Amino acid sequence: MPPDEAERGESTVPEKRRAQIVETAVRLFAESGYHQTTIDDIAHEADISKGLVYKYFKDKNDVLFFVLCHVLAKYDSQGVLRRAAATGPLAALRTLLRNHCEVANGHIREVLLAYRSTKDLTRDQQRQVKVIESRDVRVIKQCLEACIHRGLMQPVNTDILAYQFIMFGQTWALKHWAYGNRFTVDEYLAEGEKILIWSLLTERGRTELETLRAAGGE
Amino acid sequence: MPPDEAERGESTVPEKRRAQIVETAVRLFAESGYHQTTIDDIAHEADISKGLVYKYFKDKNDVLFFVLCHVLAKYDSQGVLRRAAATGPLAALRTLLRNHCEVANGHIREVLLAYRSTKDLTRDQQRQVKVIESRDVRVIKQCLEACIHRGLMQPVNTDILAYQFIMFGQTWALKHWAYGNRFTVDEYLAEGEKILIWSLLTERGRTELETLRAAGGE
Amino acid sequence: MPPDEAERGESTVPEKRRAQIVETAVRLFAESGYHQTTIDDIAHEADISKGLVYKYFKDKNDVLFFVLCHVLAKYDSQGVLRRAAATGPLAALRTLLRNHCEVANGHIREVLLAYRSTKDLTRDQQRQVKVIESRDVRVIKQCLEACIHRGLMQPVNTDILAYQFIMFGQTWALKHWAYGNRFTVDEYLAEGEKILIWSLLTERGRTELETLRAAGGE
Amino acid sequence: MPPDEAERGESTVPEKRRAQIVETAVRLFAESGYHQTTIDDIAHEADISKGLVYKYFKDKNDVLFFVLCHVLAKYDSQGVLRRAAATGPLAALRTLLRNHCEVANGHIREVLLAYRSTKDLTRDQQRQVKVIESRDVRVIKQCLEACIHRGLMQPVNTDILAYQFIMFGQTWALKHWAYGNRFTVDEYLAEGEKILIWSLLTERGRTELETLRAAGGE
DNA sequence: AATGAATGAGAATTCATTCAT
DNA sequence: CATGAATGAATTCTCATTCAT
Repeated sequence: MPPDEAERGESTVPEKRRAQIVETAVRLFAESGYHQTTIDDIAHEADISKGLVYKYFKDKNDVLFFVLCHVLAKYDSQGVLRRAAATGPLAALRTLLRNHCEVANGHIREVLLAYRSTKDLTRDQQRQVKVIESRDVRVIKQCLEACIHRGLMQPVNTDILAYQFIMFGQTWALKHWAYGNRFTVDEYLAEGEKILIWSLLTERGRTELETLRAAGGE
Repeated sequence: MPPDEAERGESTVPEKRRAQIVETAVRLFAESGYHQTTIDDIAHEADISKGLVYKYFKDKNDVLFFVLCHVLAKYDSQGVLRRAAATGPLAALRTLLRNHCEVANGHIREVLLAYRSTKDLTRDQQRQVKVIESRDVRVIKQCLEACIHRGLMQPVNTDILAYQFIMFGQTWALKHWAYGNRFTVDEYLAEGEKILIWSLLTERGRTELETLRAAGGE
Repeated sequence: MPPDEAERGESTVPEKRRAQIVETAVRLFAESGYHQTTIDDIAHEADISKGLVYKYFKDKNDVLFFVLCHVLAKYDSQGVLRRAAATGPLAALRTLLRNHCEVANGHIREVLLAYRSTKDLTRDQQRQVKVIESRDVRVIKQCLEACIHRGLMQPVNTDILAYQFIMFGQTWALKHWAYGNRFTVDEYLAEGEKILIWSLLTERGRTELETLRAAGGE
Repeated sequence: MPPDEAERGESTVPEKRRAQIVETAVRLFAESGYHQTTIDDIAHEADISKGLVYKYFKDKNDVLFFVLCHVLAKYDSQGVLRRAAATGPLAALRTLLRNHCEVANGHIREVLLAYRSTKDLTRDQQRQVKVIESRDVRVIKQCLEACIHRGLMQPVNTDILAYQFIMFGQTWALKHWAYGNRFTVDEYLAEGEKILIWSLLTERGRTELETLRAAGGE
């Protein structure tokens, strides 16, 4: 049961505890890694006792699972998609790419954590995490298909390209040690738009993109 | 002392031992992860005693370091670059992309291992590993710059694009659980050429690419 | 303060709670053992809170003590002795043996529990439990002595034989895994009468036993 | 793989370690019980490290299993049976009863341990332990049947009586707190012979028993 | 009277590392 | 060179017990 954290405001006491523990764990796992962080560390940092962690989570692995769900929940693709109805698929695509870069930029260590630690989940938990990521990909894919269908983008394999969108954001986090000081996220994002959007657009698509940019105040 | 494995033929006995241990460790780490694999496991699988591992490696971490170096050494960018002198930068670029995809495809678990375990290295070892990857990026970057300089490719941030080349191959491994059954590496590679090369080429570049493809027997 | 449960009818609320907890604990301890059963288990099964258990019992050990007392109280030797005045010691002896077998048969797991867990009591509690068992033995011993005194039974060490009576019933429970499917309690009891009573009787005793059996409708 | 400890002389180093650990564990378990004894206690008493225990035993439960096997192996029924061929079943029966009483007397706490701790074994280990005890019962049963067949003993249910033989010895240990100071094992044994052997013999059986006693120097 | 959240001492178990042979 | 027995620090997880509400 992965938490649908968007829904609630941590109203109940148990939920507040869970959140407290997960947030502490996210930080510690991100800083030092899953194996290097002990339950003791988490309890100590969260100012609770070791035993209490086990009241809210089955075991250390369960904590990791919720931590990774928490991290993945940062991407609000569903919201983007909802708004895409109004703005059109090309604008949605830009927003999605920006979204992914911004989330990655704000959670560099968490992205790294996700890459490092998925294998430490149980088979079943891994499956659930993948389901969440797949939802994301599907949203991007739908936008791409809409763009192609409307003649804005040249035909491409949308499965593959959708993952490149995902990866472009995550690459910012994964290769941050190399990028970090050479340019900003905004420059990175602009380049991403060029490579993954602009250069694949048709003439009509490019015209529309110009309009969007003008409207966006760029 | 990172091993420059291209140089030697494992002639000395100690070198053969090292290789034997590293290769076993690569397999076990890739299968089960660094932390899940014990020195016992490695020794047992390599048909030697636990103590002997410590004759050739300072500690378990040291084994991991050599394992990751071994994995990274699979990419033979230097060779590609050498040959690029003859074929031109655009052909080299294609070869590099193919190379990365093929290596990733042949070493999916090893790529995953590298992502999972770099953080387990010491600060200094991490630096060394990054140096190796940086060499790779630089090669790609040089090719890109050559292409742009010769008017084959539109101007782009070569730092960023170079990493996209690297990541495109690694993405095949990282997202293999999703791609795996939907298309082959060759289809994936073709799409990569379209996104990362073709669509960024100038008219002149596209013409040259056609020529290359024709010569390549496609 | 071992409860003399024969006296009261659990009239007061506290007493009802105690009984409720003890009965639940008897079942759980018997099923899974003292150490394997947690206070949580007991509270949960008794539909009360963990904390309440500590209102009625000093600690987990105290629960065990009352549980074992409860189990031992199943043997109503006192009643048998009272009635023995009318029926004579030989009939009482038969009743006692039957009684022990029947109780054991109806409470196999509880008998096993008593054997497993007495050592987990405090020194003092152990003493009290032994006192209860000793009362039982004394009753049998008195019957045996009466029989011998009246010339119904050959002289034997009544201490030793009395314990054989006790053990004969408990053996049914202790070795039930072996006996279980081979014969019924009644067959077992009949054999016990032969070994522990009949074969030790004098001629006069045997004559009287025949009379009792005839009267008993056998 | 229950150890057939009669066979070997603890020649190999590992076997000596196992024996050392088992013997320490027998003592500690017998003194304080299985759950009260920690692996640390065992290691400390055996003058080895905690970790080493796990080199020789899978887990704490495994130690218990070998401990109980060790305890059960004390009864040398097989040997008795072998010698019974020469002495006849009645003499064997007496020896068996004596044997059981003596072993019980020499290992009071171990007998208690067996009763307390069998339930802590895995289902499968329990089965194996029962198999060992069953072998013992079968030996007694065969002697009883031989006695009856030769007209030395009255017909009885040999299954039930055989277990009474077993239990008679164990009762000495189980009820030692009550018997202990009142009479010696020898007195206890003499009474056992009277109840479980003499009183069930035929005239011929009693005559033979007298002969045996005379020969035995009593 | 009743609750159940919180505690923390304690136990089992693992495994990298050492070292005598 | 090679072994593998031995170590013990480190960690996870459990659960009896307390106590504020």
